[in-house]
Amino acid sequence: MTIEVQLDLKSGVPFYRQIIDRVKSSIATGELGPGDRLPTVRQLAVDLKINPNTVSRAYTELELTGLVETQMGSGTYVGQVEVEQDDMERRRILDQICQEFLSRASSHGFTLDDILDNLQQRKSR
Amino acid sequence: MTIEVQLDLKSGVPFYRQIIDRVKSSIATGELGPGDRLPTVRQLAVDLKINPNTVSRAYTELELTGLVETQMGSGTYVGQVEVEQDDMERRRILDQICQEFLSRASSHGFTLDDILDNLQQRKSR
Amino acid sequence: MTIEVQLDLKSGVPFYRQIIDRVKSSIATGELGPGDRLPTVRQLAVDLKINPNTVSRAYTELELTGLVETQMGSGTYVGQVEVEQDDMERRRILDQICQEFLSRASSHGFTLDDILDNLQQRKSR
Amino acid sequence: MTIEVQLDLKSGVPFYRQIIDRVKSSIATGELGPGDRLPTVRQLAVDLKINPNTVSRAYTELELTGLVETQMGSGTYVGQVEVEQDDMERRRILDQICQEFLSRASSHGFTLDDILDNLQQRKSR
DNA sequence: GTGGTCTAGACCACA
DNA sequence: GTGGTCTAGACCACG
Repeated sequence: MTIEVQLDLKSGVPFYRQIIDRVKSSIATGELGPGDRLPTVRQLAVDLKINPNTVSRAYTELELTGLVETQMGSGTYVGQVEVEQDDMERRRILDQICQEFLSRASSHGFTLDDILDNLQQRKSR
Repeated sequence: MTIEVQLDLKSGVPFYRQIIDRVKSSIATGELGPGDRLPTVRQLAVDLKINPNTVSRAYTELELTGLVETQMGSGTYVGQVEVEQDDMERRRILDQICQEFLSRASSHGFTLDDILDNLQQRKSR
Repeated sequence: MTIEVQLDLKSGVPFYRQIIDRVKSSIATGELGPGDRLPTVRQLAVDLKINPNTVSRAYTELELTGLVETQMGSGTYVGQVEVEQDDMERRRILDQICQEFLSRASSHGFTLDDILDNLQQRKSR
Repeated sequence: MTIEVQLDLKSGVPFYRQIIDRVKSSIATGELGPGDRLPTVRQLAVDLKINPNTVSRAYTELELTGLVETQMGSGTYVGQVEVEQDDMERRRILDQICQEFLSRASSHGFTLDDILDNLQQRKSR
């Protein structure tokens, strides 16, 4: 299983950032799990029609944050997710980022239902 | 009636683009209508704690697309032309912010299910 | 106060890594403190006679790890150091990295005294 | 008599360079003398869990500098020429590993004083 | 084949 | 002026 990445050329979001976001959200949805291999740097560069360095930069940042692991000469793989912290703290953080997210979405005129629809679709992929 | 803009400092989306998106969305949802006045460049720059040039750039781009009109010495106003934000555009934006949201949540070890639970609870409140 | 960086061309250690190490160790010795400004990307590139991208890469990684903060259009600054964890855990970690360090040094024929001399010199700088 | 090589996976120093440095140091300190046999390429590769090509490369470079001699089908031996590792070279290596050590410690929030305390204690033991 | 490092140089965002 | 993004292309380390 691997992922398909699509760049939004009009969004103004840096390509490498879009790749990072795509990988991270794939991990969140379970689309990618520990041990899964990411597309090779060169292959993804070809697919997206961008420079390999840009893909490499995205992968490097993902590795620095511990989400993926790189094996030289072999490829890049999703790392073991280590989740810790006490439950209360986790709930608080989740509440906070959800709140900020809703705030941002509503400033664009989206409702909670719009959001739930969008997220649900990602689940069934 | 005027709008309140909030910048997401961490999203990686350029400030001027966030401002543009915010104004566009406001017009699309009717929050802003023809003739409504936008905040002055200076005022918005102060509020957002960013460089006036950045606001200016956003306004300039909005003017180029005909969405707003600047009257020298008076201010910037929403144009008379009713511009419907097409569905594709709205969907693109929703997709983008949902993806960035998932990405951020994933960095904290949350899954899509964690998020859906949290958001569902807000719905029933 | 700023720092002086010297590259070891023969070591085989990547330039960007050497810069990172230099900044980090400067923070450890107190040579650099919170709020201190790092050399600009371009200036350091000129000083070291390397490409600005290489310096930029080092600074980017330092920012990702939270050690420095970048203010667009202004420069790069040493961040606030946040140290937490309980004392026992910290002692354990320090012991471990000291042990590994001594092991590596001794494999090169260096004694504890050699090391202490070298480190003491850094203190008086 | 042969030597034991330990790789520092996180230092960023290329494996082949670490091997070279290790051998050089061993010769300089007398740990290895003229005629002593180095581990075979294959054996060392297995021990270090790295690619034989990497070991081979290190040995090749050592041979080019005349420090070791390879006898086809027999093995690799420390050369007859007594090569003193000059002081500058030793100092460079010590500086490098001390800097990397400080860098790593700094990432964990430790200061030079923390380290000196820890090392001093080991001295009095 | 894989990823990693570095360069030269362009253009953008921001102060 | 500052840093950020991207490209094109070279060369290295490793499997």
